[in-house]
Amino acid sequence: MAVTPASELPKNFQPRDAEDRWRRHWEEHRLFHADNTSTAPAYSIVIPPPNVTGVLHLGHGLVQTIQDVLIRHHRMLGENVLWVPGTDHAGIATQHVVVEKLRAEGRTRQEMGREAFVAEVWKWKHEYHARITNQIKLLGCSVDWEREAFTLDEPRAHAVRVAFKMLFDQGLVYRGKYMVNWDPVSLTALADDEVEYEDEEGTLWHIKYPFADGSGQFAVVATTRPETLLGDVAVAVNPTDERYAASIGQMVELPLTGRRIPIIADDFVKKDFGSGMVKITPAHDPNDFACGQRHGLVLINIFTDDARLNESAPEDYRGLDRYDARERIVADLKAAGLLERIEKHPHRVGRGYRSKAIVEPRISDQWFVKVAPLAERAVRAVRDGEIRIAPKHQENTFFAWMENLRDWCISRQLWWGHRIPIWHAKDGSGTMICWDGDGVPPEVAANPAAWEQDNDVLDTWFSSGLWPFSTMGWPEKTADLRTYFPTSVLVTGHDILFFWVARMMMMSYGLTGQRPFADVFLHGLIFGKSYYRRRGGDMELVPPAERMRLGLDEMEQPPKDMEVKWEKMSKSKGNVIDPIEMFDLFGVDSVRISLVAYSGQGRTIEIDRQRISGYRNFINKLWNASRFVLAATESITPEQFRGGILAEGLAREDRWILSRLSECIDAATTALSRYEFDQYIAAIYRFLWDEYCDWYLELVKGRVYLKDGSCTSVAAKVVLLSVLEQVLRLLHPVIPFATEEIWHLLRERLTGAAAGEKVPEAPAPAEAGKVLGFRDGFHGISLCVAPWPTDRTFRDPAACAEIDFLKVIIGGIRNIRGEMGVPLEMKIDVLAQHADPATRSLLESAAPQVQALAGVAALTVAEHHAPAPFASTFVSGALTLQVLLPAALREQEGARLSKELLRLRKGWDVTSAKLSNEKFANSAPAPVVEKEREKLRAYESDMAAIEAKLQSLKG
RNA sequence: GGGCGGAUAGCUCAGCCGGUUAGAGCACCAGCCUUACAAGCUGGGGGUCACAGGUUCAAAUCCUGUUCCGCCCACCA
Repeated sequence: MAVTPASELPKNFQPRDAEDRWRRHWEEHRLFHADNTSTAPAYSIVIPPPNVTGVLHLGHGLVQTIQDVLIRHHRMLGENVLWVPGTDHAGIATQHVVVEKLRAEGRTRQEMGREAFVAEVWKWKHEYHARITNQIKLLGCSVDWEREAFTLDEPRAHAVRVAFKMLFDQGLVYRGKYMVNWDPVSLTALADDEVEYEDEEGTLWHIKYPFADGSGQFAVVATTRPETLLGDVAVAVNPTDERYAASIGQMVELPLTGRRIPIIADDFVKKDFGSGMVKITPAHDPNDFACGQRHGLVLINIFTDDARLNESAPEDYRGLDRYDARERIVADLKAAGLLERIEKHPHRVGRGYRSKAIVEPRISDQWFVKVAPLAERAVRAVRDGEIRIAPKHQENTFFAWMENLRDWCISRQLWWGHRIPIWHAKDGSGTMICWDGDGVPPEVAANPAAWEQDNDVLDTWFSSGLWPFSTMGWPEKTADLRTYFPTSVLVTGHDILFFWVARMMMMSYGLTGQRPFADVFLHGLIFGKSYYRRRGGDMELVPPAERMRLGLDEMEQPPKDMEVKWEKMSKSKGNVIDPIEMFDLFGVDSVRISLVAYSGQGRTIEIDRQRISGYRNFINKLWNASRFVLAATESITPEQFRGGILAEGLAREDRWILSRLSECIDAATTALSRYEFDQYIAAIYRFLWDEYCDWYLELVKGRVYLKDGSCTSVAAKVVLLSVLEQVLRLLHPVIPFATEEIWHLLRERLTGAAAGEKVPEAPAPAEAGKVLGFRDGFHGISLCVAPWPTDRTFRDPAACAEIDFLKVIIGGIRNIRGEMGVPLEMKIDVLAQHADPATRSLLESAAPQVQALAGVAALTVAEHHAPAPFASTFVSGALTLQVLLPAALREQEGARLSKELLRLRKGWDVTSAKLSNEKFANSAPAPVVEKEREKLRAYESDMAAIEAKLQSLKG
């Protein structure tokens, strides 16, 4: 590729073309492939595997970009970096999608049979797998695709079986009867955290159970689920409840069933709720189950799998759906005069997170992991700092949760997943074989008819719990496992701290004895803008279609009758931002940097397209600064540049920008090491835009335009290039495409090498002392593998002070221009006076820059100037500027000075009040007091000067 | 009910191991197509840092309480 002349580069950065080109370049050169024989310090991350049939959303964009920033940063630090990609089979979610698809085709999984259904899901998986992985590639993630894993592929299946058997043999996996959240639509048990609760307006029925002694008295119980009374086995009261002390041990008639049940005493009953009497249905309520266990009560399951009444119910009700049964039962109770009253009762209803069906608490045989011993180890790891959680406050949430865990139900009545590696003897003896090998255990092979494999599959989180080491080849002792495990950091949303992060910790300690990762970084959740219209007192969501029709997303402010609310993104709210669409509009880099810049720790991330376009502008700024630098430095030879920055020829602005660059490198590096991504971006953003572009480029233009090849001109160009090249390296982790594009333009220019070609490392500084640090990174074939800038300590306070002074002067003149409305084409003369000769010579030497930046015709510097006939005055300490202006502006100048005086007086008041407080002078540290005195003096002299000017204006 | 977090400019946020006239981006106003950039440049307006107390010479920053908002966990039969 020939070197493109800077004049031919487009005025705006074109992301699309650059993205494709560099993605290919990285792939061709296998830059993201990890070498497990490397001796460099290892740095590894496993990706939180997205659902294999999922579609990329901004949440993925965020979590993947954060990881990519870390990975790219550490790769540039020269570490042995591995980022493992992969996808999750996502049991319920995926099965649900395929079931729905089949339903649309008029088919059901039951009629297909297990094998055919699972084959169908695999087909589906293959089809959609490419979609999500391509989207991760689009994002520019520097993962090692040669190590891609899937939670249900053969190596992971092997790991799952081995893990299950290890836990089984240790007695940490067991089978038991347990109250589970039964989803009657998905026909599976759900883990507690797969149930979503919502407040709903329910009904509380107060039902009378007649005492069996024929006294005509009733025990009144209240329930939100009257149909469950068919499974009641007792009525409970609190043992300290005096009202019912005499009833304990008596029997009551259970309506509609002809059964008699006892009244028992149990602490869990609240005396002040309802009548203080509770019906006990151990098979259909968690509390009742626990109570039943305590009292040795029987379990009566009254439901079928799809929540119809079963044969345990009286004949009249059998086969009825639970809600039809409810109506019938309520009606029958009413008819029997056993319904005392009905009241409205707000309560929380649990629904399956996929099917949205109301879950039915139910007793069934399930597999469990005994978590107590595993949790204890994980908690200790966090307490001892063996695993660090950022942000820190999440640790408390973690502890609170870990310390009251129930055993983890790991069986799911699904077909899509890791089938439980247990074979049951069909003889009813309860004999089980746990087998972690391929195929079937030998006993089963010998006599297949006598055995039956457990029908259930494992909870998805069981296999993802092994992810940090199953991806490395565990249980085999692979080179990857030795080199990259434990991993360095786990990045994920705080919403799955418990689902996933805690389980990885437990599994890792339980199975490998090691921590799964050293750090956990939990990012916030992404919120989008929803629009609501005020309707009377209510707020009504503006539906997505209307939102689009009105073009609300393009508006700066919502229409008057609407309000914006930031909410978790969801399709139905219409507040979803599609990352792919954003890629098209603004480029991948803009999306990446926006997400990372807003990912302040531990909160929601509220994002809309205006933010993204703001960062697109930033990238464009970088692009245009680069165009300028390329054009301005065409005369620079590779030798001149690669020799490093010579102290000779450096001007004060060069030393200043290098000093500021060094501080920026330090700030960016520190921020990254602390996961403070917003700080990382802010530091570079500020530096590039506010210092490099706004000041440095402008300050050196004069020297750059010198065509004489002088030492000062060369120095300016070398510094321009060097600073830009290092900024590109600093920004590369977050905007890899744009920086790679520009970096190669520079590299070709300055080394003559094409993108894939290697070049020698920049020569080491020949004359120490005459050459500053800041060597270039062009010896790599890609910015991905260029070294991270290391010059963090170069400081030049004198140059910084001088530039700050020039900024004050230029700012002062510009302020006058702006306030007085002097147009830029009108060049003005300025008289500067300063008592200090050194400052005067600084001013004289900087005169061309002041003239250029402030639109000044002549800058005359003297120890003292006589007052001009008319001038606008700027005062700062020993400096006075008179900006010569037409006398017509006299009145305006008066107003301007009065405003300035007011501002100064406000400052003076505050400072003088502080100083006149004796206690302040006595107690505050001397430097603080001295600083205040200094401030006061400055106010006073500035005020005096301005007052004098005001007087002379009047006179 | 328990826990965690938040309240700073119109919006989104930074500052918070106490000490500048409280900052940024976007939005707003005025003027500029100044040969890197109008996706830009220059200037400007805008905040009693939720409220009430307290500690301190000094509080956006530390402590207590109140109000409101968000999230997580448990759960009311």
